[in-house]
Amino acid sequence: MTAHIHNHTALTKNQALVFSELSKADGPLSAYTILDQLRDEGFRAPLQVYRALDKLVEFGLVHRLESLNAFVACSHKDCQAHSAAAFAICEKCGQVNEISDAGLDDRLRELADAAGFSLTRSVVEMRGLCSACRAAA
Amino acid sequence: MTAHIHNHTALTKNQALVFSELSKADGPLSAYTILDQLRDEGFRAPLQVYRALDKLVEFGLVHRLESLNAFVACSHKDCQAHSAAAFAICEKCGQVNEISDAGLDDRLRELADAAGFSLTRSVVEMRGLCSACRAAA
DNA sequence: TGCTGTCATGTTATAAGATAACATTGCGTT
DNA sequence: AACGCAATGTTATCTTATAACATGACAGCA
Repeated sequence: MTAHIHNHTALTKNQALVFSELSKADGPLSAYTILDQLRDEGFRAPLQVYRALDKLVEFGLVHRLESLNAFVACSHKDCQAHSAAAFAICEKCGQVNEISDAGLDDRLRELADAAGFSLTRSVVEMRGLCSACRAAA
Repeated sequence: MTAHIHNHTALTKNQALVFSELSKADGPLSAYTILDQLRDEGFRAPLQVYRALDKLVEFGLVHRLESLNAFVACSHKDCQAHSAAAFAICEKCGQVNEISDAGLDDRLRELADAAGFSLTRSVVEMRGLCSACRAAA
């Protein structure tokens, strides 16, 4: 079995700092929130955050939530060639649940194929109420 | 059969102008692009565009593409309770293909149900190359 | 007629998100 | 030492979106 290597190279200082903030957070963070939280560590400008985020996303360690303009740490503990992720975003508490589903991936690929579309990346974000907030309502 | 009414009330002047621009365009437009195109019609500020867009999206006449921060006219000609739309966005030519698929909707709803998530809206955007651009490559 | 509520509109300013352009530093290789 | 390269730092600017407040248009009604 072919290993899927995330940590091909170790993270740089800035990448590690940004990833650490995202890992600690219990929900998505905007680039500017991360920047503010890393002022003490010497961060001064947005680019320091965006550059780290670009790499982390490229490595698959972080996901960008397009409908929130925010970022979350990937919830997969270990290295794995996980399928394109879908996200359930609670509009009440902000919690995000990362979901991997082969059936969904298959359907998206079928739709793409049917349209002659060469699919490279899918954005799937569900909005609504998580089970906890729904129960509280 | 219950009628699904889009034009419950006619569009206001600004809404009609914004919708007209989006309908004429052959791809998604940003709010600021629309603003520039409507300067001649008297538009001066972003809010005039955003307010119109909010309503048009609410009416279902326009879709917002989250991964592009842009807007497209709904491709459905007539009134219909179309399912949540998915979009195939070509990264080469910028063309957007709106897709409605019950199978996809079902799968998303199943995933939501399985997680106890109360789904109100789905964002599905596929990125890649359209058939034309793929052929040209 | 004049009052009142409501919705659309107009205007200025500012917040929030993202990138361009360029300088500098650190480090391994030759 | 000299070079190349990737990461980092810094300033300025661009794009996207909204807050706050003022005005206008019009319908319903006393």
